[in-house]
Formats: sequence, structure tokens, C-alpha cells
Amino acid sequence: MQQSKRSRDRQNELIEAALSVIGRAGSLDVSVSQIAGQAGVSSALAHHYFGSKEDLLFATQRHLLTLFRQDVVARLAAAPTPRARLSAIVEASFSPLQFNAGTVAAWTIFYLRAQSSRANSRLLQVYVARLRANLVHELRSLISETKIEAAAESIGAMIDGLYLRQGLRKGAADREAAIRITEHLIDTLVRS
Amino acid sequence: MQQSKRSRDRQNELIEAALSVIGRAGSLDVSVSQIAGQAGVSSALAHHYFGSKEDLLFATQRHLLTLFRQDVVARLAAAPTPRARLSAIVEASFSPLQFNAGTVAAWTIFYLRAQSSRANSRLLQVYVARLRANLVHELRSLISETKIEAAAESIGAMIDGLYLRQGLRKGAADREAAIRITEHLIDTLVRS
Amino acid sequence: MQQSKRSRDRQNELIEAALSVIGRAGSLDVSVSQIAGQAGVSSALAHHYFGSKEDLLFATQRHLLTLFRQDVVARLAAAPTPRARLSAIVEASFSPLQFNAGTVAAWTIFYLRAQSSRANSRLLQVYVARLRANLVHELRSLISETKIEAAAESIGAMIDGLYLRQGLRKGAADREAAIRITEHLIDTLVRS
Amino acid sequence: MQQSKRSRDRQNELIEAALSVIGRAGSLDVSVSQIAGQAGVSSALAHHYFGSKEDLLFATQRHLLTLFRQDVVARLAAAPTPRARLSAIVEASFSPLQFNAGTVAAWTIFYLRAQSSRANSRLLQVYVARLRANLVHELRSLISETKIEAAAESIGAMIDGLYLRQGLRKGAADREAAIRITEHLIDTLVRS
DNA sequence: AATGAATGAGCCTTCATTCAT
DNA sequence: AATGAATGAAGGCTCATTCAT
Repeated sequence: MQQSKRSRDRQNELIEAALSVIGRAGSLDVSVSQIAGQAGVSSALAHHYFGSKEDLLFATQRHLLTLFRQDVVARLAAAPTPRARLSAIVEASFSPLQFNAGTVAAWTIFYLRAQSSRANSRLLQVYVARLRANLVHELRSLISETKIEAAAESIGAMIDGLYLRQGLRKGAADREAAIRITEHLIDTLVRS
Repeated sequence: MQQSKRSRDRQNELIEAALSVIGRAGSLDVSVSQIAGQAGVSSALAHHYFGSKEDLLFATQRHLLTLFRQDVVARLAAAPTPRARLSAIVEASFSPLQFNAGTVAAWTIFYLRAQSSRANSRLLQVYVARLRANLVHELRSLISETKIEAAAESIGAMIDGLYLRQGLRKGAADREAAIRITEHLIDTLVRS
Repeated sequence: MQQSKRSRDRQNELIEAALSVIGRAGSLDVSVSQIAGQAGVSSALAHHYFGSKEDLLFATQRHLLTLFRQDVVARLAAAPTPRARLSAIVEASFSPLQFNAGTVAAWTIFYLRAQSSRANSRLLQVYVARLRANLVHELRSLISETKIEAAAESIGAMIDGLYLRQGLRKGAADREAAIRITEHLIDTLVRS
Repeated sequence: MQQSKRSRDRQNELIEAALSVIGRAGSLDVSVSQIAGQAGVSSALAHHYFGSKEDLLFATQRHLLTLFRQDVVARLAAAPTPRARLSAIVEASFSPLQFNAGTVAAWTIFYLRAQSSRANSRLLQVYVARLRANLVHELRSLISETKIEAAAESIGAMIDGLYLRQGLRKGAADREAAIRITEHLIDTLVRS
């Protein structure tokens, strides 16, 4: 164990603080001091642990992706059929843990950062690729081979689009509506 | 003519410079100086015309929306049938003018800003509402009344999602793929 | 007549605007634009007429001094005895025209500016000298020669001190109290 | 010890630098950079310690008042009689520490700032109130009750007026003259 | 490990001033 | 005469980052 437990805890606290602050601000205009303050430590400590703001945000993004991934995996394991597993992915995507103002803002920011940061872009591409792989795998037994790629891309884009639009609502996220729309898309893709 | 031609030109130059700088940076971290520099004027002039950075960016967003709107209107006028008009909207959305790295970054940023700026949010909501109204209008003769709302929302979200994902690609935007996917969505919605 | 009437009017408007803005702000942190705006003209015009902010403020100070001077002269002419003329000076000093928040602030500022501006200092010294000359002249028939200088200086300082302290009050100036104190000082000086 | 010695030293250095720069400039047009530069530190450090220019100047004013207060208290303790204590106050007021170009400029500025800053005004009022309380206390055994208030106000205003006029001199302050005039005022008030 | 001290760089903004019209 | 356009300079302030403790 290279890192002490204390060390790992602090890092996690900082990452969660970053997520929290970004979510609340709804923008990338968050300072290291704000994040550190939220975590109850000095900004110098954040640099001690992460080296730079860039790296802290990168770790935060990875954390976000990991959380999502874990939820997806757990739900997939519990679903009995391919169609149910597609629904599991949809439900993970719009679970209250992910589909709320703060997290949606964080996701949008990370999509944005991907345009100017190589590392960030690669990370996001891994997520997209994994999601697509999951979709493709489940679609394989439901629609013809030639249509799979487009269908997977289509579902993924729809989820992202619903995320983006969620940011526009004043109140809480409308999970049901998002799920209904996505499920309906899947249904039409599968039936066609 | 309240404003001189010179004045309007300068303002447009600044807005286009803002768009250009934001697009190139792929982020909101653009300074007024950068924008002014790109327009070949002093940063003080940007304040002279727009009052604040906030207002300059707001005007830029409005410009973006106006450009898109004009393109949509022109294409709608040229399309003979409801289905063709739906395609016109899709084509406007993914026209090279809109669907390129820079503009996509700008759109994403404006979606993000909408979460922390009232004015910005309202502006974007107007755009979303208009787009939906167009879609609803054309869908009216194609699918049953009860399905229209969801279908419009679905198409709108899909377009936004494809924009978001476009930012992840390294190379140029794949317009054909985006159009194909959206058209396919419309087809399945209409046929179902 | 070198200057047109229009020209002189504009200059007076600017000077009065300066006085008004300085008074309202209670500080020297007033911009040429604010002053010009108050006068209803462009800041460029203020420069056209006065050359520089410095010169505008200088002219404003001179205006203030002239107003006071004129009031003093008028009141002196109307007073029959030396003692009455001393009271006339006191009354001019604490007339509502001079002894109000705005004008007091302007005076204080000009005393301050005198420390860093030669021209300003000379102007203020002329005012002080004139006031002293007036006091000395009237005191001559009231107290012994050897005490005159100190008495004049004393009265002048008292007036200035009451001005300075006026700035601390929240409400309107207490003219009566200021006059009472100064008159009492004169009385004791004369009787002693 | 909440604050480190280093920290307190730096803050004091900055305050003294502020006093020095204000005194030399004879105006409020001093930048944080100038003050910080005079103290040999970066302007960012001034903000680190004081938060804002406003707060630094406020602390500087408080420092000025405290210095004066301490001097007054020390001199009062050493004076045996009420009349001697009045003289002690006068001497403290015109001690070389206070009655010099720089400090006089600072006082004038703070009187001016009191007109636009609540906090500043309150601070100055406390000083005025304390000075008056001291004067009243010593006057109690020297003149009749009904005259005390006016006498105290009178002495205070005289001191302030002499300060203001000091700013007009080119050379050094004439302490003797100022003391002579104030003492004479006290004498006449007491005798009358 | 943890922090306060310290800073250089940069940002937004204001402003006095000039100039073309 | 009068103004809007335009700018260079400066100012207050923030921030990521480093360093000594």
C-alpha cells in the first residue's frame, strides 16, 4: 500500500468537494481554493495531492466515470434479458445519482474540456466506447447486424442530449420523461 | 439609423471574434483581450460597445441563435412538404456553418452558462421552444396528436446529443452520420 | 468678447456639474464622464473647453472661491460697524450656500489637492490671505495691534475646523451652532 | 497567539507603508501596488492580508487613531492638574508625530472618506467623541457646566482647523504657533 | 502531512485623453 | 461646437502555484 489510508481519504474528499463545488457553481469557474475550502483543507494541500488544478479536475472526471460505470455494471448483472439490460443502462444513466443539476453540469463541463485536453478527451472516449460496447452487445440479439452500430450511436447520443437539455430546466430533473423517451427510442429501433 | 455603420461593423467584428476565439479555445476561458485582439481592437473598445464581458458573450450567443434561426427559416420556406421541412430543420442543424468544432464548442458553452445565468437561460429556452414549435407543426400531419410532444422532444434531444458527441471527435464533423441518425429517428417516429 | 456666450454658458454648466457631482460623491473619485454626463454633454466637450481634468477641477475650485468672495463682499458692504462686519464674514462662511454636505466636501478636497498641486495651493492661499486681511482690517479697531495676527488666524482656523467637522454629521449642517461658536470666539478675543 | 509574528509584522509594515505613501502623495490617489511596493511586498500580499484596498485603508486609519490615542493617554497620565491635562491633549495633537505634512494629509483624507464610508465615519466619530469626553472631563472643574459642551466643541474644531490649514504651508509645520493659538483659546474660555 | 506566506501573471474594468467627423 | 470612436495606461483583485515551516 503505497498511499496511506489518510492520504486516499483526503484525495477522495477533495474529489467529492470538486464535484460538489462544480455542481453548485454550474460552471468551470471554480478555484482550487473553493474546492479545498469545501473539503475543509488548504488549497496548498490540494496541490500537494494532485499536483495541479488540471490533475485534480482530471481525477474528478475519472471519479465521475467510475461511479457511473459501477452503477451500470451492478444493474447489468441484475438484469435477466438483453432488453432488460438495455433498460438497465438507461436507468443507470438517469438515476438520481447522475441525473441532477450538479452532476449534469459536471458532465457538460467534461465534454467541453475534452475539446482542449488530450487526456480528458481520451478518458471520455473510453466511456463512450464502453457504453457503446454494452449497447452493441445487448442489441446483437435484438436487431440485425447492419443496424447495430447506428442504433448504439443513436441511443448514446439521445442520452447525452437529454442530459444537455436537463440543464435548461429550472426545477428538478424529469427522470421519468427522459427514461420514457429513451425507452421509446429503443423500442422503435428494436421493432423496426 | 441610430447606430453608425462603423459602430455596427465593429460590434459584429467583435462578436465574430468572440465566436472564433471561443471555438478555437474550446472553452470559456477566453479573455476580453483575446477577443478584442482577434478583432484587431483594444479591449477597452469591447467594453465601450458591450459594457461588460458578460454582455459581449450574451450578444455572441444571441448572434449564434439568430444565424441558426435565419438558416432554418430559409430552408423551411424552400421545402414543399411537412416531411421535407423536418429534413430542412435537420439539415440546418447539421449544416457546416453550425456543425463544426468551434460552433459546437460555443453551443455547449452556452448550454452550460444557461445554468448560472438567468438571461442566458431564457435566451436558450426561446431557441428550444421555437425549434420544438417547428417540429410540432410539421409533425402534426404525420403522426397522431398524442405522440407529437414526445416526438418533438425526442428529435430535439437527439440533435443536441449529436452536437455534444461531435466535440469528442478528433477530425472534422461527420455531418452525414449525424443526419442519417436523425433522419432515421424521424422515420421510425413517423412510421410507428 | 473672445468667447461666445454659448461657450461661457457651457463652461459654467460644466463647473456647476463638477461641484454637484463632487458634492454628491463626497470624494474626488469623480470621472470627467460623470461630470460631463451631469452637464448633459460628452466628456470630450469637457476636454475641449478645459483642456484637462486638472484644469476643470481648478476652474471649479476658483468658482467656489469666487462665489464665496462675492457673498462676503456683499455682506461686508451691508454691515455698518467693524464688529458687524466680522459677523458678516461668519455668516457668509456658514451660509447655507457654503455650509452644506456637498460644498464642504468640495472645500475639503481642495484643501487636500493644495498639498500636491502648486496652482491649487496658490489659489487657496489667496483665499486664506484675503480672509485674513478682512479679519485683520475689522479687528484693527477692536483689539490691540499685537494680538491681531493671532486672532485672525484663530478665527480662520476655527471656521475651517467647523467645516471639517461638519462632514461627520449624518444630517444637515448645524449652522446655528457653528455661528454661535465662532461668534463666541470673536467675543472672547475682542473682550480679552 | 492566533496570528504569527511574521503575519503581524507584515500587516504593520503595510499599514506604515500606506501612511507613508499617502503622506508623500498628499492624496488618496494611491494604488495598492504603490503601498505594497513601499513595503517591499507584492500587491497580492496586501490583498491576502487585508482583503481589499478599502480594508487596508480602514486599518490604516484605525492605526492612526490608535497611535494618537496612546499618546494622549500617556500624556494625560503624566499631567497633574486639569489645566495641565488640557495642555497635554493640545501637545499630543500637535506633537511632531502627528502634526507633519504626511500625517495631516492622512487625517484630512480620512475626514473626507468619512463622508462616503459608513465604517470610516463611525471610526472617526469615536475619535471625536473620545476627544470631547476628555476635554469635557477636564473642563468640568474649570468652567461652569453650561459652557462646557460648547467649549469642548470649540477646542476640538480649532485643533482640526489648524490641522487643515497646516496643509497649506510650504515648509514644515509651525507647531509653536498652533499650540499658542489653541492654548490661548483655552485660556480665554476658562477665564471668561 | 499540512498550512500560511508569498508572488507573478493575468483579468475585467475604468478613465483621461485624442482624433476624425 | 460637439460627439462617438478608440486607446494606452493603470488599477483592484483573483488565482494557481511554490516554498518555508
